[in-house]
Amino acid sequence: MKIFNNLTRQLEDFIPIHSNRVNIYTCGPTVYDHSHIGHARSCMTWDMVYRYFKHKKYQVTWIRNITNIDDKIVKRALEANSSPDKLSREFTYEFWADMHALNISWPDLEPRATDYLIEMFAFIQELIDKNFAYVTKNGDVYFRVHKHVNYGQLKRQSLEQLAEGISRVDENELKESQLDFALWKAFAREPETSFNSPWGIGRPGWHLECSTMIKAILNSQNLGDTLDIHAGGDDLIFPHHENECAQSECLSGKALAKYWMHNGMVMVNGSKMSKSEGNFFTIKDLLAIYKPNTIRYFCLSTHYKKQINFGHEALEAAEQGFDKLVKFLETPSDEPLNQELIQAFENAMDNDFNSAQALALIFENKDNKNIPTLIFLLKILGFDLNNQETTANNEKSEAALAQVMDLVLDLRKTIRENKDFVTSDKIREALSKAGINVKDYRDKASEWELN
RNA sequence: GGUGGCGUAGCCAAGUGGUAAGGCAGAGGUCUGCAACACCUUUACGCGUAGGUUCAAAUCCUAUCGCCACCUCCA
Repeated sequence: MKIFNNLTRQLEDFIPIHSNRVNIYTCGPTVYDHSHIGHARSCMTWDMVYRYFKHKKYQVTWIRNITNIDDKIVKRALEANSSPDKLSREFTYEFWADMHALNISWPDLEPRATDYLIEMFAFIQELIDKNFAYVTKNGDVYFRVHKHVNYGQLKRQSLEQLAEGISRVDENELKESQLDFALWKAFAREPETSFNSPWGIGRPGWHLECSTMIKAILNSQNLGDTLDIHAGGDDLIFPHHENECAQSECLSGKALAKYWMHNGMVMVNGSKMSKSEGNFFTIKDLLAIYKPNTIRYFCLSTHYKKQINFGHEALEAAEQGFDKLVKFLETPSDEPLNQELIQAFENAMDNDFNSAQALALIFENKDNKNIPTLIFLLKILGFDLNNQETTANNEKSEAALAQVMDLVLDLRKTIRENKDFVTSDKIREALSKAGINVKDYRDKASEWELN
């Protein structure tokens, strides 16, 4: 297998650190709102990767964190007269529901930031002891970026170049360098929104949780300090992943991850969908209109690294195409699996998870009529062929039923007026068997209800 | 300003040196009382533009234009 490693910017042979084991950590959501289609794209990508590793018989552990403490969570919680813990749990459940609806696998581990505070304290203290971090007079703890020789390795920029970009940001006089980032932020506005630490009341810096949880999980299984794969959205490369690298590498002296993978951003009308722009759709919005398989097909028919433009025209086309394929696959067949096709599929997927090419192969091989093989391959990609429903389907079918019943009763009215009671009774009985009660009246139009 | 990415048919999208996959839409046909569905056939002398290297370039090099992202919370 070959993977494009964003650290080296090269396509590399994938060789796990521990024989057949693959440890992959992907950055999960900050849970303070409903998940959007950017999360869907990202989770869909790593689900596809996870499933493919499993198909290739690797012993894979997928870790995806939940960020459940953060300024935005605190802000929302206070607005909603809730608490950060309660609010973040509420949206964690929503996130899980969305993931489940999209048929995205459950990660093997799903650590939450606030469950690792003790480990974070130890992490920070060790960095302070090793002179990589310093405490300010107000109780912040910052990481000394200049002490890390490789800082900028992911972003591919020197400290000077990075400093140029940061010059627009508000000056923070507590920092030794404006590039330094917070490991711990003094914060005590509301007691329930902050935590006690050796450096006073506050909350952890965003980057710290990933580094800490990765260390804790790997160490607990005697897997050293280096992940096989660390992944996340393109927008996390800097500063998030860069800072994770810095913290972890300074602490352990080892690389944080062997391979770095990043998925492309979701665009809406040609510009990036983002919270600050407010131009985002939630997963629930999408599931009301499109089937889960449509969304999966849409996501996987573009290579994971590329930006993807969400638009109704494109999703419509995806739905048309995939529905047709699903219909074709309903034909019963007991042909043996076509190993040649499976090999071609694997060749595509082995090349940095080229799911677009893999899907094209499936369509192309409809001609071979080997339905079991096509279903086998679609399952590897995570399609659930038994679920072709949208969440709005119930409403749709209710509306359709109402219209059909209007029509039936109207036709039957004519039949009764013509005194063809044999036919009209036949209709009423058939409807009754279908669970629909028809009520005829002497003085008004017939009515119906479900029983 | 710095850094990275992208530009392939009406739309989406593979292809990274060997003569343009696939999907949607469109066109023609089979089927049908007529449709719809399904199925069959078909749709880029050209891969942003201009040069160059090569027997051979969408693929490599140079220049150029356009779009996007990151450097601020983000998947």
